[in-house]
Amino acid sequence: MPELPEVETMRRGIAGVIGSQIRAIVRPRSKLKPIEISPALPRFRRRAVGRTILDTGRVGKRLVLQLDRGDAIVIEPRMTGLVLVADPPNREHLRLGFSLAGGVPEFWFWDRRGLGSVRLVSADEFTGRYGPGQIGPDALHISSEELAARLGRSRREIKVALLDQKAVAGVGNLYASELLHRAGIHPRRPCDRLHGDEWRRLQAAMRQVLEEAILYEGSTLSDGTYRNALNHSGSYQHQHRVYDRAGEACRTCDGRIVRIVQCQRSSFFCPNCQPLRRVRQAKA
DNA sequence: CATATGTCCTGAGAGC
DNA sequence: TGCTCTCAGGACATAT
Repeated sequence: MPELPEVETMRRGIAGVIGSQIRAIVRPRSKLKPIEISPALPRFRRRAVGRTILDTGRVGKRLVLQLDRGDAIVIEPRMTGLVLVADPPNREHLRLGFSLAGGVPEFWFWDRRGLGSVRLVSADEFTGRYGPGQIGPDALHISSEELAARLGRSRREIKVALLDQKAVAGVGNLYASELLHRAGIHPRRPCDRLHGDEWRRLQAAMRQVLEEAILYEGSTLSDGTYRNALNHSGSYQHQHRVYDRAGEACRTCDGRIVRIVQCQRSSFFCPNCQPLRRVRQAKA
């Protein structure tokens, strides 16, 4: 489930490739269904080999390798994709290898479930697919005013709306629960019933939780899938307040964490820290 | 237009 | 032990 902190950790983990020229693109033979590579591999190779990686970036949950001449390679890990410079968890799920000139180690896209994708796009295609019209502002940098402007008239429940990448980019199922707990907001609160102080709390909690999770190099859940570029586990899972903790004690109060389902996805919250009705602060 | 639902994929774990 | 079933949740296509 790589979300913003995990993809940002991947990006930092492959910073060493900046300035290198791509020498070859390798797809290991496999009996698994191949991941989506676009354009198809022969054309992908012709356009990528010999090109220089000028920079790395991130658009929400996607990793970007900026090439010369305006092209970019966009890696979308989705559920179980990883970018690795070290030995992978196994070899069966290696999907695409990038070998580099100049003695720089190769790096790999590894994906157990194979829902991820790798695309090479022109500058125009990049804007069309990943520009402001398609993907909302980054969750780390959005202001509370913009967050409120983009979601405040929606009738959706706030937990569901936070997953909408057109509204705000980078928040996924895990961090949505965590940041709502930090903000003290119930996941079922309709967006259009949230008040100004709550949007401010939400934005602050979002930035704090995501920044902390980056410092801890993301969350590796019990299935162990997520690893950083060196194939090491993240450690933010030890800081989780609610995610995957149903029935356990809240670490902030005496309450018990509850699991509910919203849009076929699990949400976790503390009914005590996150009341369904807004609690008005008493005036001083 | 906004919102809701179904689909893709693999492997882990439960139940028998 | 080995089978079947359910579940996990990214983004997107399609339906309402």
